Amino acid sequence: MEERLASNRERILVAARKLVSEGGFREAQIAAVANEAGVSTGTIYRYFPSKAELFVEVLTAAVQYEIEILDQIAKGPGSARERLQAAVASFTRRALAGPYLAYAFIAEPAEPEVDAARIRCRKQFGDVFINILRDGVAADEFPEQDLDASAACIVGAYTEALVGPIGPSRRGNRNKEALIASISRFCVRAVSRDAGD
Amino acid sequence: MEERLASNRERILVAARKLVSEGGFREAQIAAVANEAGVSTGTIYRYFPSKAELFVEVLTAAVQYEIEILDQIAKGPGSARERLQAAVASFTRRALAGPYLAYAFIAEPAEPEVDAARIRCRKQFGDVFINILRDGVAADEFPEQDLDASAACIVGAYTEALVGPIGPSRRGNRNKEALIASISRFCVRAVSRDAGD
DNA sequence: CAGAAAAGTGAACATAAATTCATTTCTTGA
DNA sequence: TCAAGAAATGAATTTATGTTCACTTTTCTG
Repeated sequence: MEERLASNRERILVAARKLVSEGGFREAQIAAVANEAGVSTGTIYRYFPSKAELFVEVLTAAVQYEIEILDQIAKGPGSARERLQAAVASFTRRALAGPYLAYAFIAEPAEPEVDAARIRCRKQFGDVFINILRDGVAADEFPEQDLDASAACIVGAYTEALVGPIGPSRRGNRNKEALIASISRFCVRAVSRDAGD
Repeated sequence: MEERLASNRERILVAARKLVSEGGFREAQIAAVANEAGVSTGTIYRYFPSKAELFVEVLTAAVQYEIEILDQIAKGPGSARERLQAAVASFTRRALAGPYLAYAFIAEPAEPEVDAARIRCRKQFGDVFINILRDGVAADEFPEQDLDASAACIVGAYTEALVGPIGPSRRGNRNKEALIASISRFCVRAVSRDAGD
C-alpha cells in the first residue's frame, strides 16, 4: 500500500520536526526520530538517503510554509508600514504558539549541508522583507536605507527576541501579545522616519 | 616553572579561540586545539577539566572583553542616542575587523554547558543596551517601550547582519564602514521617535 | 494459496571525537 | 649529580551516533 509509504514518510518528517523543535538538532538523532515515529532506524534510510537530507527537508518544508504566508502579506494590500508590521507580527505569533520553526531556524546543525540550507532560508526571509522595504522607499513612506542590511536586521531582531534570553522559554509567561506588539513596533520604527504613534 | 604553566594555559585558550573563529565550534576538536597550541591532547586536560569548560572560558573571556568596552560607552558622556549608535558601531566594527567573537557568539555548540554560557552572554549584552535605553526613555529622548524586547532586538539585529547571509563572508567585499553605519542607524531609529537625519 | 517482491527490522558495524593513563621527559632542591 | 615529584605525551579506550545489511514480515499477483 502506497498510502502507508507516504504516511510513513510523513510520520518521519513530523517526528523529526518535533524533536528539533523541542531540543534542537542536538536531540534529534536518527534513533530518537525512529523511536518517535514508531519505526526502526533502518526504515528511515529507506525513505531518506541520509540524516542530513532528512533535516534539510524538515527545515525547508517548515520555512517554505512560513515564506508563503509572509509573501501573501508582502504582496497584499496596505501601506508598506502596515504590511511590515503584519508580517513580523504574523511570524512571531505563530512562532510563539509553537516555537517549532524558530528553534530549527536558529540552531546550528552539525551537518554542513543542513547549515547551508539554513543560510539559504534566512536569505529567503530577508528577501520577503526587502520587497516590502523597497515598496516603502519607493512610495516615500520609508527613508532611503540599505535594504539588505535592514532586512537582515529585521530577521535577526525578531529571531533573537523569540529564542534569545528574552524568549518565552526562558522567562515566566509574559504576555505573548504584548511581546508580539513590542517586536513588530521595534521593526517598523527601525525602518521608518518616525515612530508613528 | 610556573611561567610555563600560565603560558601553556594561555596558548590553549588562544588556540581554541582561533579555531572557533575560523571554523566555528565544529572545527574545534580537542585534537585540533592541541595541535594548534603545540601541546598534546593530554596536556589540555591538565589545564581544563573538559572540552565544555575550556570553551565556556573561551566564550566568556571574549564576551567579557566586549562587554567592558560597551559598558564604557554606555556609561560615558553623550545623549542616549549617541551612546547607542556608538556602542553598536563599536561592536560591529570590531566584529568585522576579525569576526572572532561574532561567530563564537552565534554558533550553537555541541555541549549544553557551552550553550548555556552563550545564552548568559547574550543576556549580558542585552543588559548593556537596556541601560542606555532606560536613560533615553527617562530623558524623553526615546519613546516608552519594552526595554527587554528592544534590547534583545538590537542584539539580534546586529548579530544577524554580521554573520547572516549579508555578512562579509558571504558576499563580496562590500564597504565595511557603510555596513556599520547601516546597522547602527537601523538600531537607533528602531528605538527612537524619529529617524533624526 | 504459493511464491515473489517489497517493506521493515535492529543488531552489528563504522566513524569520529572526547577522555584516560601508563610511560617518558623535565624541573628542582639537597 | 641524582632522586623525587611534576608535567607532558599520545596511543588506547570509551562513548556517541550515523549507517548498513542479513533476515523477518507484509503485501501483491498469477
